[in-house]
Amino acid sequence: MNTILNNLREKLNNIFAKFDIDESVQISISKITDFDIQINNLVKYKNHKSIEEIKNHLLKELDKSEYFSSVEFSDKLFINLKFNLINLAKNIDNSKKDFAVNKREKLILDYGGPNIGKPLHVGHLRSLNIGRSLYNMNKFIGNEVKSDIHLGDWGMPIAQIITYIEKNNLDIQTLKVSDLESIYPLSSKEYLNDEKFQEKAKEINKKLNTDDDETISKWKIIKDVSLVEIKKNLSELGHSFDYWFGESDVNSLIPDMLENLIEEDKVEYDESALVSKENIEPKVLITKSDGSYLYITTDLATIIYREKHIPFDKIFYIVDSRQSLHFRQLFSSAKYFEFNNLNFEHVGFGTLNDENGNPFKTREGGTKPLIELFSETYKYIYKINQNLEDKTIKQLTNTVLTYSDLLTNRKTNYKFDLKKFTNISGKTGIYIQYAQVRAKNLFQIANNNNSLELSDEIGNIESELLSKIFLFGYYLERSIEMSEPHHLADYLYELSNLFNIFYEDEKILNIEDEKIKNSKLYITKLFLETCHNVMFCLGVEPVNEM
RNA sequence: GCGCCUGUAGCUUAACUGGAUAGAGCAUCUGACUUCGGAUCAGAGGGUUGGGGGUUCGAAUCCCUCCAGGCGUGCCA
Repeated sequence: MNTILNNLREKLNNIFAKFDIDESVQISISKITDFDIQINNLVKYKNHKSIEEIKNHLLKELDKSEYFSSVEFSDKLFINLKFNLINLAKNIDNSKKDFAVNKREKLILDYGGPNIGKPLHVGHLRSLNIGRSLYNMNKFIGNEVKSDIHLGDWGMPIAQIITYIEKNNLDIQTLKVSDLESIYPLSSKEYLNDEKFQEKAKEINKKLNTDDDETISKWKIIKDVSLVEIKKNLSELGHSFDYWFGESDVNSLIPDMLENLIEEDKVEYDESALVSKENIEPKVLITKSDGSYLYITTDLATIIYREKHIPFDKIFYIVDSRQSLHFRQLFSSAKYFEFNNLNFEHVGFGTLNDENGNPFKTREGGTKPLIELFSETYKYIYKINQNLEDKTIKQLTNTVLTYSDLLTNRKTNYKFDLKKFTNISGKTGIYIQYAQVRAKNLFQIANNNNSLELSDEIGNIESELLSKIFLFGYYLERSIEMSEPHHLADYLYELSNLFNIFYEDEKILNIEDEKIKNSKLYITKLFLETCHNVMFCLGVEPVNEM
């Protein structure tokens, strides 16, 4: 489809250019029921002196295309196009080859970002889901993608934990994750309330930064213990990463980086903190007044690290929108400091709130661990169907946790709603799984995989379903271009819905006319393949039973 | 104070970035040969797109203003 859309755009753009119309063709979904796609550019050129000639050129070009069976110019000059489904079916099966990019790009996706010592909590869900989806979509079209989890494994929080352990004489050798998880909130609380504790923690933070052996070995134990748990949870949730780099990995680059910046006169001291000399408001603080590092210090070093070790064309940061100022400063500073590669995008998403729109907190005051949400959803599904394999229930659980999350535009504020995540009727992960299970079963029973062909006579619901199937590329393109998986998520519902209607319309296996039956099975097959590709792009695994 | 963002049906939301009659799901009500798997399908009601003004062929979308809310803002990440 992308090849088709791109082809169409290219040809029509040439015609536009011939008549000095300086804009590119915009293709969108048709709002007229009898048509599939529409082009709106011409509407504003109604009074163009050569409008008739432009129309003729366009019409001639569109008539030539084997992928459209009819073309219509409305009064207002909307151009409506109807698919030639037979010809499309001959050439398109919605597999990777139909969407492969001409030039592969090297992309880094920075998402997840768990902190050592803390369990994954519901606030990590969006970053993980969106990140994985962007990863898979780009993989699907052939880009070279690498994911980096970007661990929060350095700095003050870790120093606080070590301080707490030392102060209370805890045995670090026998430290368990559960201990760590209870220490974390206690230590940060003491840091805020106890001046002595604070001083000690700062001292330890300094020891970390100067590679003090004893402190480093403590840090290692904490990191190892915590990482085992994080990896276990992530794998349960169906996430994997190419790189597990953290803030600690870039720490050693910072002194040189700062030295260079000072030498190049890009930064200056202000109240003994390093501040960028870039002329923007607010000023960008690069280090604290005691010389220790900030969020942006490590993030800048991370860019340097990645340029060295993971060459990239672009980095995506999939992080909460509240941090947009940080990323604006980061990107702008990287440019001002003349780092080489300057292609960055902050893929932000709404703030995590509870059902009432207040900042999310559990009764105990913390955030809900992600794995708790997983097991609650698991139990809920198990109750409905106890005959399913454990593997299937887990797949369904992850489908629910992924699909309901991706369905909403990432920019809107994020209401964490348990009902929404466990809901199994309507536009949900359960619904889309059910549709493809039905299709799969149909095939098993039909037991006829060969010689399937689309018949010349296509009924209404069949052509509606086919049109939708051939629009996959359109939604894929949109989702990738805007880093917004919700277009594909919604498309998957529409696709599944049309399939269910098609399925209920007539019992396919009872059809006596082999030609028609095969044609319907052909459509089913096309649906199934498309559906699975969309699911891959969203990070959802199709189940085999329900 | 300054900056950024949001406001669409009772609820959750979509709208191809300025295009045709604002489209869905939930909830509510009504209905479907007891099935190639009913976790489905068909139908109904529900909208002054927060209010007001402007820009133009055309506005949920752009501009102004007011209202309501959220977030961020030099030593957390």
